Parts: sequence; C-alpha cells; structure tokens
Amino acid sequence: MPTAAKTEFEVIRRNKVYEEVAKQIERLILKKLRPGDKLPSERELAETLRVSRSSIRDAIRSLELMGLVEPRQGAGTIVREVTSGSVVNSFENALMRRRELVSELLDFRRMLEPPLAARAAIHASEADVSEMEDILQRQYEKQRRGEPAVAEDAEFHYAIALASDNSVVLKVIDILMDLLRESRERSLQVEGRAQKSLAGHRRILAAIKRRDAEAAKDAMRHHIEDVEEIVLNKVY
Amino acid sequence: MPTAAKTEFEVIRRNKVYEEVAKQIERLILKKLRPGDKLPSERELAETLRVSRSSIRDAIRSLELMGLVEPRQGAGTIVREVTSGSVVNSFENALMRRRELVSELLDFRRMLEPPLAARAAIHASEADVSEMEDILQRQYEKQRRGEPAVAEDAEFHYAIALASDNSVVLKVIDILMDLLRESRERSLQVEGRAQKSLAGHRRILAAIKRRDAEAAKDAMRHHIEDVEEIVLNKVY
DNA sequence: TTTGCTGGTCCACTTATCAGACCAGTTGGA
DNA sequence: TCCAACTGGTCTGATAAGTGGACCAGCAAA
Repeated sequence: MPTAAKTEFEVIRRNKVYEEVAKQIERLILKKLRPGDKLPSERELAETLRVSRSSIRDAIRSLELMGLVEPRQGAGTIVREVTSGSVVNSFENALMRRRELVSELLDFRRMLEPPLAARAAIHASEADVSEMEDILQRQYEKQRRGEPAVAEDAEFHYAIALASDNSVVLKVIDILMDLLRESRERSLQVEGRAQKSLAGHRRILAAIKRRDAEAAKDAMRHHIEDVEEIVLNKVY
Repeated sequence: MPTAAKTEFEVIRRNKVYEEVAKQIERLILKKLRPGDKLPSERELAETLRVSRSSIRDAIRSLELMGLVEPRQGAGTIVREVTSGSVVNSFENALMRRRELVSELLDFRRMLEPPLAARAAIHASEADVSEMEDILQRQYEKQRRGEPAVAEDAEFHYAIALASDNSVVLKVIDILMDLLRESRERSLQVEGRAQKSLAGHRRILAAIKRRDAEAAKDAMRHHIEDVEEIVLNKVY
C-alpha cells in the first residue's frame, strides 16, 4: 500500500436535473399547495428554474409515478389527494432505513434549536411573530377537530428558523429536510406529537414575543425533549 | 397572476463531475496531505470515485490552474507549496463575496458548537481525545516556530464534530465546508486567530477530558466569541 | 537495462439535456 | 356556439459531458 489512502471518498454521483426539479416541486407541494391545486405550467416552471421543458416533464413524470400529481392534457397538472397507500409506502420506506438517523436528527435538533430560538427572540420581526401566531392558531383548530396538524408543526419550527434571520441556518435546515425526504422520513410527522406539541409551541412563542432569549431557549429545549420522548416511545 | 407563485425556487445547476472530483481532491489536500506529497494515481482515483479517468484529469487540470497541484509525467501529481500568490488570490475572492456570509456563519457556529462540545464531552472515545491532543500539539509547535497553523485550527473543530458521534452533524459540517469553499472563504483561516485560538482549544479539550459537558460548552462559547472578535476586527 | 508504474493524448460511443416545432385536449370569453 | 389562448403530449436535431479504451512517453526501482 504505497499511497496509504486512509481517506473516505464519497462516490461521485452525477445529479440529474430532473431529480433536482422533482425535489423542488415536491417541496413546493408540501409547503404551499393543497390537493386539487394546479402546479404552475410546464413552460412556466421551465423558465423559472432555467431548465428545459423536457426536464420538467421528466420530473413531473416521476412525481406522477409516486402518485403525488396528476397531469391532465390541456387542463394542467394537479396535486393529488395523498392516498393512504402512498403514506403507508413512505412509512415502510422509513422503517427500511436505519433508525439511527431519527435519533441522530433529534440530537442535532436538541443542539441547534434552543440557541436558535434564543436568536429568534432577539431578531424576530413583527411579521415573523404574527406568522407564528397564525400557524399556532391553525394548529389549535385542527387539533380541536381531532385532525393531525402535521404540517403546522413543521411550519412552526421553520418559522423560527426564518425569524433567526440567518441564511446559513436556512441552508442547513433545507439540507436536513432533504435528508428527511431522501430517507422518506415522514414518520416523524405522522403520529402522536400533536398533544404536547401545541403547548410547547405556545410557551416558545410567548418567550419570543417578550424578547426573552433565555426563556425561549429553555422552552425549546423542553419542547424537543418532549417530542423526543414521544417519537422514540410511540413511533418505534 | 393566476398561479400566484410566491415561491422562491432555486435555479437548478447541473453539477459537473469534474468539479465534484476537484472538491473532493481539494478536501483531501486540505485535510490529509502536505506539500510535496503525492496524490493517488489518476487510475486509482478513477476507480475509487467510480468515475472515468478523463473526469479525474479534468479535475486535476483545474487544481493545477489554481496552483494547488503539479502533475509530473511518469512521476505522479504532487501537492504544491501554497504560494502567497494563491493565498492572495483566494483572499481577494473572499472579499468579493458579501461579507454577511462570514458573520452569519459565525452566528451559526456560535449556536451549534457549544452544545456540540458538550455532547463531545459525553461521547468522545479515547481515540478521539488523543487525536485532539495530537492536533493541539502540532498547533503548538507550529505556533512556536511562528508558522500560521491554519489547518490545525480547522482540524480541531472537525475533531470535535467527529467525537460527537452523530452523522447528521458531520453532514452539516461538510455542507458548511462546501459553503466556505464555494465562496473561497479561506480568510477565516488566514490570519490572527492563532494566538487566542490555542488557549481556547486547550480549555475545551481539558473539559472534554474530564467529561464536563457544561464546562466544554462554556469554553467553546468563549472561544468562538474570541474568534469572532478577531475575525471581524482584523480580517475585515 | 528492463519492467511496471506514472501522466499525456486521442477517439468513438453513450447519455442527459436543451431548444424548438407541432399536435391534441381544455377552458373561458366574445 | 365558436374561437383564441392556454394546457400537456410527442417528436426531432444539436450540443455538451462523461465513458471506456487504446496508445505514447517519461520516471524509478529492481
């Protein structure tokens, strides 16, 4: 062994444009669109993403195969109701992956989010705060009706990241959401959390509103510990 | 405006294989190799990275143009002494980018690294600890000779991330190093830091060795604040 | 000196993507 | 009712990047 390459190279994988496009559309669907909504037209997407229409079509094709979307000639491409089948599917995929990732992700959140909340308490704008209030209100209403409030939970944490006013943080969060997506880790969002979640969110937001960085940090720490307990005990 | 796309899409960029290869080789050089060392052969690299030799050659060509590396027919490709010219060059590039990124990155570090150090204090293995001691020793010796000890500083922080035993953290760190690389932000590593840096590192390592998570966290927080002061005041 | 490595060069082939044209449904207003 | 302006569906030719392989020339150790 002459060169003694003790190095862990990563195998190079050429990223296919249509996969990248698919990710972004998937994100768009998760964040902004609801079942029945129309996607922007293929030509419009091609222009904004600076990519040929062929690539857009390949991406939509792959989303169609995943059952997320349904193109209709002449009418546009609409977001499909998420069927129980596809949820089960992604849930299985989640279990296929090593469970470590979930616990490691929680570790990471436990490290990052408390100081992040503290920073948000200092930097949040009025708009940020009212955005968070809106989210909590939606979470409350859904929960009162016995619905899951999956999206709202993620949105709240994302709103805090936004309020921190730091592009590096946002970049990292995006990466982590990709990690989640890649390992089909919807499971975190699937069950159980809602009960304790709402109360935790309220305490965090209250601290942010009175600009109390320490309290925000502590509230977030407790909130994440609660969530961790639920996820580790119930989902697995 | 029918579709009202309030969305912030990112423009898709196709990653060129040789650029990806160049990144990995650059990382290898920064982390493991010293001037005068030989790179693995082109054929060997092609095999381990699962990429054609042409792509490896393109990457090496680009590193050669950056002055990082010197291919010698028959003998191999060697790592060049980093010339002041190339440092100046990358320094200029650093200034070209918006300075915000630096301060945002420091914010992020200030949030993440203290709890990370605390976690390292709990999870570090014997091997991790002695690795850190080695790094500190090298940093000390270089500094005594009046040399910069650029690499050692980064290595120490990376070693802490390794000791935290969390793949998500490592993934994030890698991403951040890409951010640094992309914006040619060597500047953080270029000047000034060394004096205070060594003392800070010693305090952190001492806390880790006695498994004192709180002390490790505090030491890291102070260390980052010192570094921030230096970077913001002197480099800019 | 010979042998087996190294980088240097070239080329034919495959692939992904692009750019554009044209067809075929749908929709909503004249 | 009809038509114009959208939509997605399909096809084609051009281009760029990467592949896989062959062959050459320089170096270094046996």
